[in-house]
Amino acid sequence: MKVRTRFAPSPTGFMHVGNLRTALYAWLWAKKNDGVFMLRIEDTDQARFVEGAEEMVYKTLRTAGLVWDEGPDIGGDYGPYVQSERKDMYLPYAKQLVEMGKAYYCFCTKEELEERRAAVEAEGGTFKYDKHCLSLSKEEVERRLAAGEPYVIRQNVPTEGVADFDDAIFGHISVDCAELDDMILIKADGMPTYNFANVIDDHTMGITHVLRGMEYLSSTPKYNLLYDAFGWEKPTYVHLTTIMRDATHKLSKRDGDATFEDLVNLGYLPEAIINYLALVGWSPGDEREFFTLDELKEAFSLEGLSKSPAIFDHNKLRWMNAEYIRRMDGAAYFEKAKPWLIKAGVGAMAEDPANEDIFIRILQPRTEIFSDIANVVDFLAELDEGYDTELFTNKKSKTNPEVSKAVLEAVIPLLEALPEWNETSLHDALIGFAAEKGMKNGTLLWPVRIAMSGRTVTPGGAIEIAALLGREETLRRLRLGLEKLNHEAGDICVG
RNA sequence: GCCUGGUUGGUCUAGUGGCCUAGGACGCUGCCCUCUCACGGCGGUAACAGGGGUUCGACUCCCCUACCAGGUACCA
Repeated sequence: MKVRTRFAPSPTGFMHVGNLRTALYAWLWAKKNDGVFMLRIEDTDQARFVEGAEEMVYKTLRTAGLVWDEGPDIGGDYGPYVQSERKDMYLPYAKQLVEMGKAYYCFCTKEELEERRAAVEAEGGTFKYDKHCLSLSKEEVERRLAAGEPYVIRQNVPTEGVADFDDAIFGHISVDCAELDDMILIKADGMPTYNFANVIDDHTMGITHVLRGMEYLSSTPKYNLLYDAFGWEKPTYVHLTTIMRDATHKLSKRDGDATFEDLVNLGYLPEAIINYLALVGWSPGDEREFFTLDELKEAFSLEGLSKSPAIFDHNKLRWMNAEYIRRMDGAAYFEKAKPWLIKAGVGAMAEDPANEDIFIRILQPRTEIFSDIANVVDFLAELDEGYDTELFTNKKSKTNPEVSKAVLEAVIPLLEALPEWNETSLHDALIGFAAEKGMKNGTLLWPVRIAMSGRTVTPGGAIEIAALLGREETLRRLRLGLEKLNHEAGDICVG
């Protein structure tokens, strides 16, 4: 039988990474088996409908590369793919269950139930619907229905015996029917509950493997009572563990955890996010860690899925993203980096073709996520002239304000006289000068770099920075540095 | 509370009774490279939740305890 999986989000907000991972695994399993990956929107709770949420699902799945074969936007043989549009399909099935005695009409109001629930819980008990309406006579039910009284349809769970099923990850799960509540199948507004719609949809849409969150594990035995009642074949269940923020809280948008979109906006590469996510709760069984979607498709297996929840490690994601960036082709990296360079105020510099190679060399190994770029190159756009001359002192380079002053005094005319301004000429002049004077390269280059950047840590060295800044700006900054040093020396004399 | 699961270093994990004096990766860290910071190279650090069994032998099987999560909605 052809494998068919589905991703069935409810359009209630953003796509957090846990959801995305569920979609990824469902996609992988379908694709690995040359099957069909289907998208279904579960909007049975109209009170929670969020405008635009459906679009967000599409957008996320697309940028993640998880293309669906059937869905609301593209259709398919099992449509419609939006639950609210399938509304009329559910009631007949529910009625069928009523006829079989596996379900019944219930006229208890929400308010009544809440009252009873509160009363039981106040005494420390667990409320369970008492099958009150199950004892209603057929005639009374007919009469109240005819009178237009609001009703729900509840599942009639046996009071004895066990309900069970086999999960691909957790094995055999069984629970006493006595523990189970008569869940509502059809709500008073005529919509099915998630529980019921799922059973009907998964069956009528030919789903063979249900991959979904752990939160459904303990209620799945109850669903299977329904499958049994209809005589339907059950799908293979694969309950996925939750992705946690820390040991006790799961990842959630509400608590400020990053969504997929947030991560992309921060400069994470979708491929890196997907790669990382695949490894949160799944292991290929060997020691590989880098996978393209195609490679994941090959390697994916249900056996590699973990039984315990996993904490989302931003650190490792960051590392993996950096690793992806370093492996990029230089030109591709530059294309990606450009918008961030423009944002950082060095757009003009980045436009100069002569600078592309320099930017790639100094930035690519230093970029972990693209949003890092701004803070790394901002000094190129504008020098913070108030920097402390203490920066000129560096023990390892054997520099201090005095040495630096001498260096700048010598370097300024040297560079003024340079016939050409590029990395090669700068390198030859500067390194040549140091060699000629018998100085350590560091002793010469340290003060130059400090004067050009006003900071001790910079991407690249003095030569690359000078090349980027250009002759005029480089000399302006060097003169300013010298001035600061002179000023300080003066102060010391006077004082 | 009750029910259902889970528990290998700080984190993600490998491990399905002897291959484990527990492997890999992130992190942290030492050294090297070096005009700074990165990158890169070579090292280091750190774990089987606790207690009982079963067995010649338990990380692996069983039981109990602890802790964590999920469920216990006319939410999904």
